[in-house]
Amino acid sequence: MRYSPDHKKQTRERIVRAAARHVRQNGTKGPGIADLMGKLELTHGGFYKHFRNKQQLLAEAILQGFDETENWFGETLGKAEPGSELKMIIERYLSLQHCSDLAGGCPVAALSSEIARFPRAMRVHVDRAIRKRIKLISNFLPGSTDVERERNCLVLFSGMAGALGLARASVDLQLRKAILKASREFYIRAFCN
Amino acid sequence: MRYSPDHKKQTRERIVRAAARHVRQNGTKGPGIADLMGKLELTHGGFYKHFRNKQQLLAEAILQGFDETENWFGETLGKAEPGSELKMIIERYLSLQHCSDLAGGCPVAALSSEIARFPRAMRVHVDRAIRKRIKLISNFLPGSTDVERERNCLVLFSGMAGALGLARASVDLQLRKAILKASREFYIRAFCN
DNA sequence: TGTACATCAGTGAACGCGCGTTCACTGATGTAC
DNA sequence: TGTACATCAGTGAACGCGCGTTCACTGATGTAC
Repeated sequence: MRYSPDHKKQTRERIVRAAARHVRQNGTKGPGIADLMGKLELTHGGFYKHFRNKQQLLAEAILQGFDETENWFGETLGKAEPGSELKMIIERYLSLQHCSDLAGGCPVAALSSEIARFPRAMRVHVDRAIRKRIKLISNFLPGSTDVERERNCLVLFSGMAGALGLARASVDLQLRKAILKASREFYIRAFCN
Repeated sequence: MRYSPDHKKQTRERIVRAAARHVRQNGTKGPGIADLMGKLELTHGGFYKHFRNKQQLLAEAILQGFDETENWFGETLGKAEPGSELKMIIERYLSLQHCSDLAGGCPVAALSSEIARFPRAMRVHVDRAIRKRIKLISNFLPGSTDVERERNCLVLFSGMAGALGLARASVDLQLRKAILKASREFYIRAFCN
């Protein structure tokens, strides 16, 4: 059957968005294309009308994840009272809610150890996304030069991703909460004011 | 052919040690049992004389990884001049060498995002290993009570694992070094003296 | 306005490969006599 | 001391399943005439 002119584009975007969630939730190896297309009430065969292969989708899905998280940051920055932007971001990033929301959360926390094993071509895009994030946030960090602020930003984001990752690895809700709370308080003390 | 009395035990240990490296290097999904046994010049069929299934080996391999890292910490603590133990651990954990040595490094950094997707039964063991690490190291952290030192220890280790994870995800050697250096300096300043 | 044809997003059967798992077998050594 | 038998770590062919990928097909709509 034939569809409206931008129907294909819309379907493609639906696939990428769903894949961005699917990948963060399940990792890059688990049940894949058929599962994903099924969730969108499509069949696996049609996948190749949109993407060369799984690899290509993975790359786009991960960048989509970064975009979503960037928007998430942008929103938070916009809503925060001037002066408390960074505190808001730290609290949101290290919230129990973000911790529970693997599928909609930061791709660094959800996939870091897998990204390290990706082919170089994909990691180049990830590098770029990380630098973009640094540019977006580093102005809110303390430091007397750009370089110093960027360094602090690297420390903060890698540290928070690690905390989130460890919290998610833990089965014990008490330990999980302890990790999040301790990190929240620590990074706010270290980087806010 | 029949073997010396403890030959089987030795083979089993060789498999676990090799798997501990293999898993940190390649993740838990990639080329598996046949590959691993091949490296030990054994054939895949024999695997099931030692383990019920792959899952069981994975669990043991990850704990082996924790043990190795614990020893590594113990050694460092032993060799360090009194007062500089924590600094030594931070420098070693965030060294370029550790960053390059995925297979022999800390399993939290190498596998965190995969561990979160493991079955509960395995994560319980990981929790225990993490608590053990906290007990081992937290006395070297600042804080006026045990609870406070343990909190700081959680922050430090999750933060360092995140930094190592992000550094490994990056393709750009400059960025990688920047992440490691910034984090090293930051955590030493924050937690030493 | 009506008819024949082209288009192409999506379908679903089929294929191939890799990997975990099973199983009948091997054969060197230990044990019983 | 020699012979028959039992043991069991390790072998390698085979199986089954899941998943990525391919491909001939469908059928509603757009276009040409």
